[in-house]
Amino acid sequence: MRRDIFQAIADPTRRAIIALIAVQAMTPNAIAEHFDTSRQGVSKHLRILTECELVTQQQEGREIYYQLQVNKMKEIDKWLEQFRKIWEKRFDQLDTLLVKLKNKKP
Amino acid sequence: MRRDIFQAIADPTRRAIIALIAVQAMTPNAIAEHFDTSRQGVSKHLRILTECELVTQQQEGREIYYQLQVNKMKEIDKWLEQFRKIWEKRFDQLDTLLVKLKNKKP
DNA sequence: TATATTTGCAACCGAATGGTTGCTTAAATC
DNA sequence: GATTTAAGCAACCATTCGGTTGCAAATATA
Repeated sequence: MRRDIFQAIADPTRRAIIALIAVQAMTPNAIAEHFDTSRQGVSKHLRILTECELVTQQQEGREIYYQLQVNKMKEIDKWLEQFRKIWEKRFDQLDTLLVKLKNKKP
Repeated sequence: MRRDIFQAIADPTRRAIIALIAVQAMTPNAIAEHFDTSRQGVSKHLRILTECELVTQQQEGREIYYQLQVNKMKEIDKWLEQFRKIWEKRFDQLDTLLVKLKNKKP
């Protein structure tokens, strides 16, 4: 049972859940209302998100509010960093080329 | 057969392949040498990466070089954008709080 | 031309995934 | 105290996934 953040965001429903509770913490029932799947289906997704610490629970009476740990998302950002350097370099090279072409004009 | 970039980066081997060919285009054989899996295993991953346009092929004789389309990675960056706003806001709020606490000192 | 090399494709297999239904537990309400 | 509501847990099921082996096609080399 692999359980990392990249596997967590692989599923489109899970991404939608993440976006939903990013705004404000919600209960499983409230979340399920936004989707076609059953409450249990949503609960399964929430368990996966909880296991990789993307989401935390907060009990309030018999309701459990699920909250996004937005800081965890930075892990993706961190992984992207290596490629960001590359795509910016590529862009710079293109930019340099364009400048060169411009300067050649009489 | 879902095939989007988020599913593509879900697998750790695929992430490693992406990082590998980000530096320079490589053939399946050359890539496979870096991993425990067979060449066919790597080829399967490359097919998935190609299907979601993260990678393009370039034939050179009987060899096929696989190249990362680093621009495609921006899609992840774009998705992250919405959360980046949130985590920066949260940080600002924390920052404001800290400043307030500091100013309360006599 | 015969042989070796590089690759893709198809079939197969065990494990994981996403979803369902049914049940239990615990809190709120009557 | 009985009933309703919110939620977790377990079992099940079809599909997908990651990996393998075997084979065919195409290019390079002897």
